[in-house]
Amino acid sequence: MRKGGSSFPDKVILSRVGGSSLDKNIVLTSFPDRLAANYSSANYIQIITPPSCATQPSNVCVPDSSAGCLYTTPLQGSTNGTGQRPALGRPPAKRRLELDITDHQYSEPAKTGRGQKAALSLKSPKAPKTPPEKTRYDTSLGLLTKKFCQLLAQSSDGVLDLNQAADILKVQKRRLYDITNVLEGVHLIKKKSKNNIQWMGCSLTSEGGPLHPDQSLGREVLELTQEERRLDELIKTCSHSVQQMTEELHNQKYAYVTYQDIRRIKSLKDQTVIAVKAPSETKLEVPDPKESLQVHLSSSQGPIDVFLCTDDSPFHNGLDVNGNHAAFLKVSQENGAGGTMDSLTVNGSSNGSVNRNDCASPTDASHSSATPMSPLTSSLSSILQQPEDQIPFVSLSPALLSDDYMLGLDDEQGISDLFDSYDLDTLPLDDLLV
Amino acid sequence: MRKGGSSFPDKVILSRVGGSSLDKNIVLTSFPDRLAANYSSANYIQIITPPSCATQPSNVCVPDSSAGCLYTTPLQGSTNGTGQRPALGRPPAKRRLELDITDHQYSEPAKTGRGQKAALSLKSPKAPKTPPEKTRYDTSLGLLTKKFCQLLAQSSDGVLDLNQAADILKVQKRRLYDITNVLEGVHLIKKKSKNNIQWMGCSLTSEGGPLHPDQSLGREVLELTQEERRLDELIKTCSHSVQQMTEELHNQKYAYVTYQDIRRIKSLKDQTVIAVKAPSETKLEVPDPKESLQVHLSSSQGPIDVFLCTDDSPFHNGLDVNGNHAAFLKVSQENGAGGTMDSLTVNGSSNGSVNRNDCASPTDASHSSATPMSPLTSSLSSILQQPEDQIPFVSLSPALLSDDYMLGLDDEQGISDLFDSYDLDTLPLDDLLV
DNA sequence: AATCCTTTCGCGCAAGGC
DNA sequence: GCCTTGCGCGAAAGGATT
Repeated sequence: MRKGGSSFPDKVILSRVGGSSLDKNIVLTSFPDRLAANYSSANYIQIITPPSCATQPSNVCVPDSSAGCLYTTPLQGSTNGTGQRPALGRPPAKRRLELDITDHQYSEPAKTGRGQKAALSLKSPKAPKTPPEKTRYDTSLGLLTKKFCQLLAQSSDGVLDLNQAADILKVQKRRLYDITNVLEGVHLIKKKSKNNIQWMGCSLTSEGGPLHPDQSLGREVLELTQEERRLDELIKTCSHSVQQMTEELHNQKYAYVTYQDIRRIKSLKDQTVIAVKAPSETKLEVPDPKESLQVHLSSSQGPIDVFLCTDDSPFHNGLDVNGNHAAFLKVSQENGAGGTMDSLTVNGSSNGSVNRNDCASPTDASHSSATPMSPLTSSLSSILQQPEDQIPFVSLSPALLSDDYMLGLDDEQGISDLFDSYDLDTLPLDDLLV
Repeated sequence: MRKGGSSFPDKVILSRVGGSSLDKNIVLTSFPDRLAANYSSANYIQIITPPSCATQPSNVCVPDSSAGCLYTTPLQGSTNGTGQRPALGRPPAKRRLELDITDHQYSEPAKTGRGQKAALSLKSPKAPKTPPEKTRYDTSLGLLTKKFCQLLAQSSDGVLDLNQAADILKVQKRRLYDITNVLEGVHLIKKKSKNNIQWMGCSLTSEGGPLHPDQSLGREVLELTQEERRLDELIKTCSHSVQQMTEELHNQKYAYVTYQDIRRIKSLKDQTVIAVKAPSETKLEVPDPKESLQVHLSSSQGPIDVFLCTDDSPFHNGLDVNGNHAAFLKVSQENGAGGTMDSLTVNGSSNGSVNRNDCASPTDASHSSATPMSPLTSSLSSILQQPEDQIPFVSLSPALLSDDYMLGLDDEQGISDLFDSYDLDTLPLDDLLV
C-alpha cells in the first residue's frame, strides 16, 4: 500500500457527534505520509472549535502571580487605605517608617538599610491617600518568602543577589536575612558568597547548580523518619503476605524447600552451603574467620539439624547432628545448662561473585525434576512422604513475623537482596527514584 | 504439619561458607512457631559476629546532636570568653540581654516573651566566667532552624507545639515565628492551629497529615519543569513505539480499523459516529452547535472520505463524498481554489457517559468475527481484499509523529484518555504519586 | 593591629489581629 | 486580654586599608 495512488488519504478522523454536542469530537488517529517524506512541510489536521469549547491548554500554569506581577496579593484582598479601596480583606495597615513627611509615592522604602535611619518622627498614622499602604499581610515574612522563591526560580542557575532581590522586592535587606537564614537551616539554600545565595532545592527537584542531595540535618532526620515509617509499613505488608500465603491451606503442600531450590540460588553457586534447621531462639555465632573457621550454634528450645549441601553430589550429602558424615564437617554436641551446644568447622573453596539471585520459590519447585537431598534427620522423616521425585528438603512453618528476620549478607548486598522473591521492585518504594 | 512434634524446628538457616569468609552467612528464612502463640516471648535467632564485621544497624541515627544535648555547636567551636575557653573558633560573644547584673547560670533566657522586658542596663561586656556565653552563631536563626526541625522530626505525626518548642529550645517564641513563617512560605510547614504547626515535607516524603503537594512557587516551577521534561520524554517514547510498531512489516497486515473496532469503543456507545479519512493537512471546523449542527472539512492535498457508523445496522452505512446515503447526512463538495470543501450536517440522539474506554487494538480485531462496514470509496477498494470476514475499515499509514496528533476530547477527559491502549499506568510517571 | 566600612543579623518593642 | 509578627536599632562579623 505504499503510496498506491494520490487518492490515498493519510489520516483518519473519527468525529463523534452526540446529540447537539457537536463540539465534542475525537480524532482517533492521524499520521503523515510516513518515511517517504514527500511533503516537506508538516502535515497535520487543524481542529477549529468555537471559543466556547476551546480546549484547555495542557501547558504548565503557575497558580500564584507569575513573574512580572510580583506584587499581587494572592490570598487576601487589597487594602482599603484611607477609604477608596475595595474594602474587602484586612483593614488598613498603619505604621510604616518610611512615610514620614514626604509622601512621594513608591518611595524606595529601603535600599540596603544603609543611611536611612533618619526619619522616624511620630509615625503619622494616617497617610493622605495615594501611598499604597500595605496590610500586615502584604509585608509578611511568609509572603515575602514566596516572592523570594519566585525570584530565585527565575534565575536559571539558582543564584540570587540579595541586594538585587531587596531592590526588586522593595524590602529591607534585613528581612531577606530572616528568610535566607531559615532556608539555609533547612538546606534549601546555600550561601554562595557575600550577597549571594544559591538555591539547592529538595533532593528530588534538583537542578541548577551542584545538586548535593539535600543534607540538612533536620531534613535528613525527617526524611529518614519517613523512610523508616514506610519501611515499617512494607515489612508489615510483606509479613502479612507471607503469613497469608503460609496459612492458606491450599499452599501447605508447597511449603518446603528442596535441595534443588537451594542449589538453584545463584549466589550460592560454588559455595559450601550448610543449612541449619533450628528453633527460633537458636543462637548462631560466627567468630572472626581469621581466628578459626567455626560456627557455633546453640539452642535451648529444641534440637538443631544441620545439612550440608555440596555442589556436586546431588545425593545423600545431608548431615545432621546425629549422623555426621563429611570429613571436613565436624559436628559436636555438648550439653549445656538447659540447652544444647553444637559447634562445627567448615572448609571449602570460595568464590566471591554475587549476583541478584533468582531464588526459586517453593511453588516453582513443583515443576522441577528435583534431585533431592534427603535429610537424614529422624524428626523430618514424616515430611519425607512426598509425591514423586520431590523429596522436600525441609518444610516451612506458617507464621513469619517481622522481628524474626535475621539476616547475614555480603558486603555488596543490601536488605533488598533478601526480598528478591517478593519482587520488591514492583512495590512503590523503588519507584520513588524514578 | 501443625505442630507435629516438639522436635519440629521452626527455623531454617542457610549458612553460606565461601572460603574463609565465614562471617558471610545468609539466613534464608526464619519464622516463629506461628499462630499457636505458645511462646509468649519473642522468638528469634541472634547472629553474633565479631566486632570487625558488625552489621550496620539500619536504624535512623540523628547526625547532629539529638534531643537532650541541643546546645552543642556543630560547626563552630565554642568561644573563649574571658580566657579559659578552648580558644578555637569565634572570639567571645558579648552582649546578651539577659545577663544583666545577675549571673545565675542558665537563667531561662526567655519563656514566652511575656513579662520579662526588665533589665537591660549597660551590657556588662565581660561576665565573670561560668556564664556559658553564646556566640552569635549559637543563637543564630539558622542553627535554631535546624534544632527546630529536629524537634519536628521527633514527633511522629509531624505536629509541634510552638510553646513547647520554645521551651525546649530555650528561645523566645518570637524567633520561632520567624522560622515558621518562612517555612510556611516554602510550604514545608503548615499552620495547624494556634500554637501548632505541622510538617508537610517535600512532596515525596509525604505521610502523616493531609499531604498537599508542596506548592512553593519556586519549588513548583522547578517541579513542573521536571514534570514537563518527563512528559516530553514519555511522548517521545510513545511516538517512537508507535512508529516502530507501524513500520514493522510483520504488523502491516493488522494495520487497519474495522467497523467492529470502532463500535467497540465504549465511549462511542449510542453515539453517532462519523469517520473521516483525509489527508493530514485537512481542516476540520466545528462551529458552535447552538448555531448549526455542522462540520466543515477542507483539504487541498487529496480527497476526503467520510463514513457514517451507526449503532444498529452493521452493513452498508458507509458513506463517502461520492455516494452520500443517509437522510440526515448531507455531504456537499465544492471546489475551492486549490482544494475541496466539504460540509456536512449531522443529527442524532446523545448520551453523555464517558468511561475510560477500552479501545480495541487493531491486532485484537483479527480475532473478532467482524461485521464489517464496507467503505464505498473507490480508492479503498484495493485494501478490501482481506482474508475471510475481516473487511478492514481503513488502513493505517506507518509513521506517526508527535506533532501529528490532533485531539478532541470531552471535557471530562484528559490527554491520558487517548493513550489508554499504551497502558500509561505502567509507566513511571504515575508511580511518583505513590 | 588599629581603624573604618560593609554586611549580617540578634533582639525585643510595639502594632496588628483576634 | 493574648498570640502573632512587622520592624528597625545597634552590635557582631567580616573585609579592606593603612
